[in-house]
Amino acid sequence: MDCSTRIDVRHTLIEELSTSTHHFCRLSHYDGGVAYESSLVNQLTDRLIAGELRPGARLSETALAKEFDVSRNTLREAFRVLGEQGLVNHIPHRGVSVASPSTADVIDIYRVRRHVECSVLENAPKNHPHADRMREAVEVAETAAAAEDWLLVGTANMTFHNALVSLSDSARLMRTFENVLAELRLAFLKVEFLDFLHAPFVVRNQEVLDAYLSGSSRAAAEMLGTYLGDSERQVLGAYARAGKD
Amino acid sequence: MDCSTRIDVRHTLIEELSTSTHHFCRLSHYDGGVAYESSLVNQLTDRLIAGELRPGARLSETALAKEFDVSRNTLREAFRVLGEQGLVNHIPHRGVSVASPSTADVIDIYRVRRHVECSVLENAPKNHPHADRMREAVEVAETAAAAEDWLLVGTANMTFHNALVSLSDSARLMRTFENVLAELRLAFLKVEFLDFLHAPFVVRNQEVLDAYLSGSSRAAAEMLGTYLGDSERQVLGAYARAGKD
DNA sequence: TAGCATGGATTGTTCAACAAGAATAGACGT
DNA sequence: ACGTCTATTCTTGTTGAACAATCCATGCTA
Repeated sequence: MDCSTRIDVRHTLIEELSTSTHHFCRLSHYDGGVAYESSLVNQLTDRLIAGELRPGARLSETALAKEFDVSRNTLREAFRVLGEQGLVNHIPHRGVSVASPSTADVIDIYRVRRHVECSVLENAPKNHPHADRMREAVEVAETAAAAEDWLLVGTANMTFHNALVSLSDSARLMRTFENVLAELRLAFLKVEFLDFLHAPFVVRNQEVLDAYLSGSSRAAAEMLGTYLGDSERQVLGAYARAGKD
Repeated sequence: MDCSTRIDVRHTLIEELSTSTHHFCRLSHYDGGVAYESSLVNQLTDRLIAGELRPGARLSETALAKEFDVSRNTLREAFRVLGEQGLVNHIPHRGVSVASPSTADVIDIYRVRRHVECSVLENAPKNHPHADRMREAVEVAETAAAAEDWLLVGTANMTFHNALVSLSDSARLMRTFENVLAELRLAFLKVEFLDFLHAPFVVRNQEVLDAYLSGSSRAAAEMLGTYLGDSERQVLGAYARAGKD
């Protein structure tokens, strides 16, 4: 998963939903191919999601500034953005560290997922254009699972759920959801979670999608609810086995 | 509505929900009575919500830095936080301006409100402790309406909906919702909205609460849904009358 | 009038410096 | 040995100045 791919997963859908210039900066704000401050945020996000900066790791301002070849002040601005997104934890006079979601955080994250995803799916219009993206994601996941490319399965799974939330046609809901999913990714990294654990859920994505497409949104939302409950249990189980909290 | 009151409305509930130290900085991060960087964010937020910095107004770095007696760099850090919260719009090389929600933004905000509030209410446990806060908010709103204190009615209304979302027991959902409500406040300010327009909704808050307390969460959620639809129409109508978009 | 150049203003970014709080190590006493 | 206190050291918080990059408005030219 190279950089551009990840950015695509995380930012493509929301761009299309954005009608006003409101969060223009946050989106792909390139000017003649040169990215501004958001470039630094994206670089940091990439490394966070890739697991190069492990959850809980302290991020030294001087060290990171040197590494990314920016000044401390510029880096601090990026830290504020990441802090607001929940990817890093900032404690005054103690610096920032990579967010290390606790058990309570995981539970909280899944609460958000249940409320947002289920509500969006239940109230989604009958033939939303983005349903195609969901189907595509399912297909990609299936072929990837057949080829045992678990990394691709994981990203396809993320794409599926992002596409699902995009059925709401709400840029803000998408943004919130993306931040939450990014946090969840850190939770995965924390317990050495491997992407192949996404595999059992490929078929359930399929089932949820079919239920929605057949017009029974309510049933689809309920299936998704139990789906998320199972997923949550799996993560919490991994936490317990790893002795994390 | 003085500063401490507003902070109370915006941050008290979420503090209680926050079990981990994750977003500790964002919360009331005081140390011996001295607030750090978040103090500046709070000051700016206060002035934004109070309407002293009108929606759409450009925020000059040098001018604001002098006004708040901080350096440009420190101010820029605060800008990044506010930008991520949606209160401020940042366009590279053109500076920051107070968010000025468009019609599309208002629609988007109400989409979030419907998904979040309705889902939370429908799935709220039967006797959630925070239901008391909802009742208190309703009572405050009623007495304030009788006294024709429309400002207080408006804040009580915000308190009601914040308390409602807190039924989810999710700190992240609360944070998102607070940001969205703050943005909606800017939309109100944009069209010279006066808080007395909240008044007709006092009784409907009461009805929604009663439905929930009587155990019919589904009915309560549906009432809330139509409630929000009416509220949205009201705001959009004001936008149309004011010729805004 | 349309297009273009120029100058002024603002933002983006860096650097060096110092203040302030936190963490570490060592001295001290029990 | 253990805990406590202090002093040193490190990191972060914040500032001011400086310069580059970009935008904007003005006026010029065709």
